[in-house]
Amino acid sequence: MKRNTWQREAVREALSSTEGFVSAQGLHMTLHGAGSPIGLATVYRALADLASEGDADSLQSPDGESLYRACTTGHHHHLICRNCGLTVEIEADAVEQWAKTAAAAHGFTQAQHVVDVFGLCENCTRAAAAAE
Amino acid sequence: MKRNTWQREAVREALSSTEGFVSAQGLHMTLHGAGSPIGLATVYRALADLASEGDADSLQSPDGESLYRACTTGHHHHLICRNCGLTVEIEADAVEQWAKTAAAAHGFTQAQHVVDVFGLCENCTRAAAAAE
DNA sequence: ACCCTTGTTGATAATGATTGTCAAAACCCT
DNA sequence: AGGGTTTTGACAATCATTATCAACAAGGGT
Ligand SMILES: [Zn+2]
Ligand SMILES: [Zn+2]
Ligand SMILES: [Zn+2]
Ligand SMILES: [Zn+2]
Repeated sequence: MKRNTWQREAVREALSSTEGFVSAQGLHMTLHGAGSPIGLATVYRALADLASEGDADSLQSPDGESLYRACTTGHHHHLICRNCGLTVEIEADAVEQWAKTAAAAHGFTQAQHVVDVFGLCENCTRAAAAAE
Repeated sequence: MKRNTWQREAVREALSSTEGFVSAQGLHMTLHGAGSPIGLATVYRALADLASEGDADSLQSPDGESLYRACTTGHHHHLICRNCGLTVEIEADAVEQWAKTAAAAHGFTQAQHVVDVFGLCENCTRAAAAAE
């Protein structure tokens, strides 16, 4: 049976009140900064649980860290600013269908997909142009 | 100036003669098995170079390892068996268009995308079912 | 062919994220 | 409240990757 602890709630709330993706380490630091004595291993476990229950979205940063984000609802993908971390959720029914059929067409089962777009958001694009 | 060493060639060839994606560690083991005394750090460096020169394709496995593959030509995506590493290249014009328009619609520039499908290939699916 | 400058190698240590351990603490049902 | 069971958290262990740095070798000039 799955029990309710203040730790899990703390992680869930810290995650929801975070804009964009965070690493487990990052969330742990945030929580500590707010005075919580929660342990690092617990943050890892809570995030893994949230992700496997579909309450959190996870992806791997380009340098191999696992990043998490509170999942609003349903399955979706992300448009991420590689400079400031701003994240926009994007729907992609077409992509879902494509992934499913592409996997099936080659006999693959238990298909999961990684679909994310990285770029520079409007602000960062302007900033980059100005710094030119 | 960039020099030519047998090590770099060895990595390039080992990579080309590999079906699917390999990790640096995996390639190093392969080379050792073939009698090469090449060092692990060198394999990492060579793969990173190949990737940055566009001669190799790199992606991150779901558990955070960096995987490499000899890059054939052109832009494409992959259907990867998470058990045996078998890789199938898949084209996806629809996805390319979607990625482009989704980024533009939110003011993002310099968009790149990560689109990969992981699953169990036909053989591994059968094997998994048999082991049940 | 020889030398010299400089990029490259590789054994090993260091890093850093993530996971395993396990006794103590917390939960929850009765 | 009591007790079986789950969860926690400090700490050790793992594991991929990167940094070190002295020894080495490629290749341009002589
Ligand atoms: Zn931005
Ligand atoms: Zn999807
Ligand atoms: Zn397979
Ligand atoms: Zn593409």
